[in-house]
Amino acid sequence: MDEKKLTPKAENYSEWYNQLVQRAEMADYAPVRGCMVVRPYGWSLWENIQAALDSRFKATGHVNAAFPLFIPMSFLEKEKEHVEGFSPELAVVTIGGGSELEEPLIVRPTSETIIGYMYSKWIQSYRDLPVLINQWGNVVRWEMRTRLFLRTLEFYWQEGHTAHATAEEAEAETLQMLDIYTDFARNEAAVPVIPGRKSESEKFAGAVRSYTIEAMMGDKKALQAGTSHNLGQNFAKAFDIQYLDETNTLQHCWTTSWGLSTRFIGAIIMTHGDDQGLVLPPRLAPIQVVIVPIFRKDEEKDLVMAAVERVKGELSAFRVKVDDRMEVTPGFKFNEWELRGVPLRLEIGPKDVANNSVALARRDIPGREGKSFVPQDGIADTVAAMLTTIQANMLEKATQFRDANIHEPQDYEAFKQVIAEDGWCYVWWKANAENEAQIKEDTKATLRCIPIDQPGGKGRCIFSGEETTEKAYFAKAY
RNA sequence: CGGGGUGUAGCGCAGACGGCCAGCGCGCCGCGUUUGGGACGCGGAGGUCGGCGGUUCAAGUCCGCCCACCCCGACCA
Repeated sequence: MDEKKLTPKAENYSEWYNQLVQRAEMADYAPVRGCMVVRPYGWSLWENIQAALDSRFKATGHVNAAFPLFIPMSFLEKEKEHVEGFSPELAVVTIGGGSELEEPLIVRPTSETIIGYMYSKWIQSYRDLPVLINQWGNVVRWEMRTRLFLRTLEFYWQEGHTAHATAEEAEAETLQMLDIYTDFARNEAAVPVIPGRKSESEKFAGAVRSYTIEAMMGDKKALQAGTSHNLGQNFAKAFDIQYLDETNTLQHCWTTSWGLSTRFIGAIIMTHGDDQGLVLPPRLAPIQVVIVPIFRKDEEKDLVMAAVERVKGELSAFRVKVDDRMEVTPGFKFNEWELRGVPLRLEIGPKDVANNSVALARRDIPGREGKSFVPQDGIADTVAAMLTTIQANMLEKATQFRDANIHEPQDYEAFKQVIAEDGWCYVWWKANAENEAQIKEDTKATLRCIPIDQPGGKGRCIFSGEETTEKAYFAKAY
């Protein structure tokens, strides 16, 4: 880690990722296998993600609450598919306060069960519906293989849990939340995700239907960046979540759940990062603008710092950091803030003081091309416009990269070739779990999603040749 | 859980056949000179060599067992 340069992406992508996460001080390995410490810089990014999502949740009528970390083992067992899906990865507490527990507690891997239990107590009438609750918290899943942010034993997320009177309402809620995730990913994180439906074999354990937003990382692997599930009446029946309708008939509720986790930080890193380091989207970046003062002598310092303070004052609408450390050179600071992905850097030196200018360097365009000199007058407007431009450019670049790597092979041989070269395949697909498994065995690619946006018309399934009306994306995934 | 790899200073590493005060680079601390793309000089601090046991006059070094972590596969947000 003492080498100045990161391992280039092209040389070893996962090495690049691991070094970057640690050197940018996003996260570090904890003393427990598979666990991470989210460092202040990484957590600050997460807080901005939280704020962007939370405001969208609130705007659509959701409220926050907190449910317990521990769940009675028996709760999980009430929903057959759910317990089968999660049993292998549970952390179980058998001793508390020094003595064996009568019933083991699991550390929540997700909270459908305990929230379902509570909903059955709270919901009695159609007048109580819908219930629209979200929780910000942490969960534990005992994974075999872990990566910082992408898959850790413990991770942070939000999980929304709603209960509705009708199937239609539940489906509408599920899709609404998928839309919110899609909007967040594109417009806040500049991550061009593809919203779609999961196949039967890829869906959440206990769901009727699962939806996902799929993103393409810099190595072209797919990442499930958020999910929204229509749980039908599965959990309502398992936990007796019932209400009396207008005609005094007892009905089971229809429930949903949806989540987005700190994995999304990994998505941001791997969507935008380059060989210099992180590239953070302006709307989420913990620091949007870093100001680096440059001077030699004391009299220069006074003049420069006065200009720096004045400019900083103008930029009060932004998240600004003045790097006034004396012990490192400006060149070192440039590299360091580029590693940390700050979208915009301002340099102010004696020449700028003389010219009433500042040097602007945008992170999304490395090197001299991304550098320009602008007047100090009107700097707030200049910065605002530049941040907007950077945000838009990042989405544009990521979208171009994604689209350039999505292919439409016409037969299975061509399909295999695309996957072998790590591309994504967008193909006609006739749902069939066995064929899907065969493709996975042949190519290691999985069905990422059946996109919401469908071209219409009919075609022949890439694998079976049967006529079908839907297209799907296949790719290797994280 | 299968395969591979690594544990020596905060980080990255070197330590042929066992041998005396365990080294190097980066980082860190002090002083001085520097500062528009990863500065330099001088002087410092910092080590149960992953753990336990064994062989030996003598063990980072040889042997055994254990532990941890990383990478690659099967499962997952």
